[in-house]
Amino acid sequence: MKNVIKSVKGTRDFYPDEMAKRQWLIRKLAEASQAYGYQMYDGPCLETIDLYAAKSGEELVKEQAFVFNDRGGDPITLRPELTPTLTRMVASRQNQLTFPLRWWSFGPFWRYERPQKGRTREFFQWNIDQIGSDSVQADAEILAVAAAFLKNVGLSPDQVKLFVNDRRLMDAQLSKIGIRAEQKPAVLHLIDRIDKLPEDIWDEKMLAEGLSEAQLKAIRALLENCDLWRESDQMQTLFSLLELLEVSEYVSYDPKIIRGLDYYTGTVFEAHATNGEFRAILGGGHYANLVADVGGMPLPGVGFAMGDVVIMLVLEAYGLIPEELADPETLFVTVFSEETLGDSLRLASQLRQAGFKVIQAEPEKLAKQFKYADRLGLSKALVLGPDEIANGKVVVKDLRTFEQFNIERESLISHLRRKD
RNA sequence: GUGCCUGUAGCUCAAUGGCAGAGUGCUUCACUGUGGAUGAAGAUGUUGAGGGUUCGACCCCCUCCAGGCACCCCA
Repeated sequence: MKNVIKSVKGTRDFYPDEMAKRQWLIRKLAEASQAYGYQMYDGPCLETIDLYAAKSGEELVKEQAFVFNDRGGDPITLRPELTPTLTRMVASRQNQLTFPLRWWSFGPFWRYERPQKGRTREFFQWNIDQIGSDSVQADAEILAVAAAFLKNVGLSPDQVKLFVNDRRLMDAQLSKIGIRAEQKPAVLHLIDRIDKLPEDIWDEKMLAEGLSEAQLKAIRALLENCDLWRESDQMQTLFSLLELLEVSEYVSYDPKIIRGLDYYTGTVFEAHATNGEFRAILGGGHYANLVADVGGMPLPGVGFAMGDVVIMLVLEAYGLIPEELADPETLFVTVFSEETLGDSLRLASQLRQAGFKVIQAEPEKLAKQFKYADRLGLSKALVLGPDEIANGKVVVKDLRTFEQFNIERESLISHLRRKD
């Protein structure tokens, strides 16, 4: 491979095989979204940098966004996430929209990061939000959509789980231990990272935040307590609703779930492979007043985002991505010779007018034609040789079973339709 | 952005300073009205890029690029 111009770092080419997988993924998450009545929307991929100045984690924009000047010299950002766009869209039509809003989206995003497994610079993301409801039921519903998706792609509760926590609960618990308000952000951030850091280093960092040994011990105990949710009315309600929604097998409580983004104010959750092998598959939570930050009236909401990279790695690992190289419904019309090309072209044309997808071969050895069709993963080929043309027939060959038979040309279309 | 590891045929990998190879895949043929198998023949590389050391570099050194692991952050 000489002198092929390289692609941009951290981007991926989607050859037809990969594109078919992406389309499959979109179909699956669309089904989950639509089953709960969510509507699809999208915003622009280019935004002003001001949109992100409002919120969305300082580092995300300052360090990780692609920013460049347009020809007029104004700074433009390739969107690193969708939530600010969503809140702008909601804020600017706040009086016309019917709440609660149930919206979902799928599109490309960019982050200027060091690529590694499960993380690229250009990726696709499923976003889904319910805006305008502050109820626990809304939180439960969003979790149910996530669970429906996981189930829909064939992941079992043994393989993948949604781990849930509540920021209010954690806040109250930290207060109980005597953690001061100004210490909380750093402490919560460390709780979020406890599984990543070695025990002694984690302890060290906690103590560096001004915690006493007793407080450290209390927090460690807190993080072991998988029944902590029982101390929160909201969590209790949430879990009983999840039971009624019949998705509770996909959901577990985990006091270590905090989430990095600071706009979450209530329920927070992440989906992980239970073997701990992959990055978070999806993450989200409840926010109290995002819309107000871009100049609208305060509106609560709950939602999550799922990147395409990690979920595909997980699905690949569990062998859950179907092998659909080509559309097997596409018919393959062979050509016997230069002399009969016209007959083949006419047949293909008739089939297309009847609504079939048809690939037309070129006149070369039949063996090559069949090999080509086989590699494309097609399931049905039609042969039109001199004998068939003379008798008004056509050979239908099943490329999977190697069976073939003659059929009257007039009854071909109805035969092909009947098979479906 | 920080640290470490890796980069050889389309793919998976050999060759540790001395002629760049194997498996698989690919092309052609056996099979001039038929693709899964078998057999035969054949093609394939600026060894990621550029520079340096050396009589000689896939191998050692430097820089860059790309990928991977950890951190950071997060989908």
